[in-house]
Amino acid sequence: MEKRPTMHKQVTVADVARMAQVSKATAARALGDYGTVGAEVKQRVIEAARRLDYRVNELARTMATGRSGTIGVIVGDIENPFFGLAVRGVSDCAKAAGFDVILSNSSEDIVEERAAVDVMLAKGVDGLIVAPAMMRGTAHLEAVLKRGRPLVLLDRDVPGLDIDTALVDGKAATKEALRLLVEAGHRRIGYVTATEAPSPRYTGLSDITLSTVLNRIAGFLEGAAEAALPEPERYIRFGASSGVQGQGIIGDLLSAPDRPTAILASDSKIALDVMRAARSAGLVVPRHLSLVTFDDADWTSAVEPAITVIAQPTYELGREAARMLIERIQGERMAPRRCLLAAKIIVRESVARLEVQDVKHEPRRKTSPANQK
Amino acid sequence: MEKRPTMHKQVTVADVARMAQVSKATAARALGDYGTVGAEVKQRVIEAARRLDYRVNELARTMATGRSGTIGVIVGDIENPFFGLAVRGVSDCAKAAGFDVILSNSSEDIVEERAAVDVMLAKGVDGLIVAPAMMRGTAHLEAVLKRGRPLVLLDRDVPGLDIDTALVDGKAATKEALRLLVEAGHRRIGYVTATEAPSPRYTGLSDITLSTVLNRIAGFLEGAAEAALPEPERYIRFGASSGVQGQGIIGDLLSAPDRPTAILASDSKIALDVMRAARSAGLVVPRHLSLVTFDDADWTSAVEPAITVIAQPTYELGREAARMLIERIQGERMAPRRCLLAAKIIVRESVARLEVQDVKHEPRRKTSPANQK
DNA sequence: AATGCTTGTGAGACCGGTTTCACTTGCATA
DNA sequence: TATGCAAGTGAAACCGGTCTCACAAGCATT
Repeated sequence: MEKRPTMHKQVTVADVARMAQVSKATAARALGDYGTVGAEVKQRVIEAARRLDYRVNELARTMATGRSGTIGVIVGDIENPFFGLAVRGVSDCAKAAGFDVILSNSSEDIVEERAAVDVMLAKGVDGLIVAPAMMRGTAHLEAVLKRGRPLVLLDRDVPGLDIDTALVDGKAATKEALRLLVEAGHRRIGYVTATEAPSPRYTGLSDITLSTVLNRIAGFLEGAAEAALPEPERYIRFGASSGVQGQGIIGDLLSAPDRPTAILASDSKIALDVMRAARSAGLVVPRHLSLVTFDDADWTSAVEPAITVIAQPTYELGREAARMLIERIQGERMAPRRCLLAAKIIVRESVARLEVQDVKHEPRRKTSPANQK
Repeated sequence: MEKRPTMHKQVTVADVARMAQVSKATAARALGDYGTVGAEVKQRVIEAARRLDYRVNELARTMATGRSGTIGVIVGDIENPFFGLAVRGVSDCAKAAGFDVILSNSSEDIVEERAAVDVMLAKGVDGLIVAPAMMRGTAHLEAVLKRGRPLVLLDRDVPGLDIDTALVDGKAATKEALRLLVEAGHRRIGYVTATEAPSPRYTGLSDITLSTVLNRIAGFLEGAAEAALPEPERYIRFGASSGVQGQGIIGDLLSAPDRPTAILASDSKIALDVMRAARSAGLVVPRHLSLVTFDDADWTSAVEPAITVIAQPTYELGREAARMLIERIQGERMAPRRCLLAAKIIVRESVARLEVQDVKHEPRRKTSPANQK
């Protein structure tokens, strides 16, 4: 009669079957809602399960059926609001279809990504959604397919990997943003990204390891050529991740004598770093420096001045990736699809016409000479 | 000889054993690094596994051992940077100890939370970290313990649930922030939170369903009493979540004739909403309105003016929760602990002395009378 | 009355690991 | 020489479900 607090054993179908006085098979049928069970017996089993507080063991079910009802998502950085929103798109779509989502961070590191893929496969996910950290060295992704699990790429393309992919048209978006700046009279326009490259400077398209960056830079250069901007690649910067190093790269760019008059930031974190650097250089946005950034982060519309952004359909991106994956999981056979979503520019207040801008502004005007190095 | 592309079957220990010409048991021992295996045999098995590209099936292993090496985390809103950072604290700590993390959103809904708990238990997590959506109706959490799985509460307390908990001292932090504002001369100070309550107005501590909010409000009222502020509860607002409704609540608060001269925002999203509302009311921060917010979000230090914040040790909060949970999983027996971390105020530029502020400022000064309703 | 079909049920194999137990062998000890 | 012990190995049980198959009962058809 006494209740031991260390009753760790869980209730199984066998227990339920015993109480309902039926076989294990019948009890499982009644609870799992498959096969055929008599109405009266079914009632008895369900009642017994309720009394015992029975819960299925999903692991055992997965073992037996081969289906886990779980999809795995691997992104570079969950804290990045871009991926946060994309993951919500995935989750909402997956949940609606009865799937659970498990999430992993690769820290934009291909080794961690490989490990994460292994773990997820070992845990028996039905399919994977990956934002690959690199365009090359993706043998581990091919291995997923070879193991018979569907895979969908999120936001980033891998040339040569012919599978479903959900992408944003970054090339068109960048060209459009560039046109906006050019039409405002800007000729020296910077492009700043956190992605690492052999050098902080532009050294050629072939040194870029991420399709997103590649497309945007291509769009940037193409747009610059059409507008006949001189040496557009001079103002491209890589590796401007948060931290001292990234801050230095941006700071140097903004303090050069022929500094750009406008910056295109590749994500909202970079935009913040640009704003910090501008501030410590004594530059006011948009009076001395125009700014456009990828991603409509929440703060961009609340600050003064509100920031003009390239709003990517991030939530939809995740949703479409999940939709495609689930179709594959459910056995649809069809040619690989690529879902290319358009970004939209939201004009706010961070871009000024060049003739209004105070380009020759002396940096650190507010600081006294004594404080200047 | 031909390679069929639909070879979905995975390689098992039995396959490896066959190739290495040993029993399944011995192969498993060699691969799993347990029991005793002869050196030469072990080599042979490992070589066979390599040649077959064998990977363990974690599910089968979990079934057999009862340990999954996975901990579950359930938070209200992954997109909230607060939880994002806390989850990273959990992940880093868990990864270092060899655990995987699976993540779920409750959308601050107790029903979804219950479902998420069930799913995670069914998936066989070794333990759970939960930021409960409510202080009451937490039978599902007790059920976790009854099933023999350790549970740690993150950021939010549940009275009567005597288990390990990682908390921030919100009461002390709120009092300190309030003192900061009082010392700057403010007497009408608002507290705005996203948490839902029966009414947007303060109706008593017993109507608050979240321990975090309860502690902060208690600190707020206590500090206000010590400073002899008149009717401090008049400026408390609940349910100021993002969206039209929340915006309305904040807008009303700021447009009242005796509006507060300073606002304490309970998270960084609310702070943005306050800034939007202030802006559309024609109030400039901090000239017309001082602002302090919980959480040192990335944008708070980059904007103009930089925002004074209450920096919570969010990452550490997650890390400590994970540390405590893993100790329990590894069998430590000890009395429930509560880890109470201190928050720290970072003074920046969003608080002005009251005598400098332009309190009698006429709202919407910039708007022409024709545009006014 | 014999046949076929449908429905309900139970026994037992199966998923892919781990773990217990029994057994063999080699070597040291008494 | 007999005994004890440790190391190495294989057979089979086990985890908790699903699913196949065999079989029985009930009913309709011929």
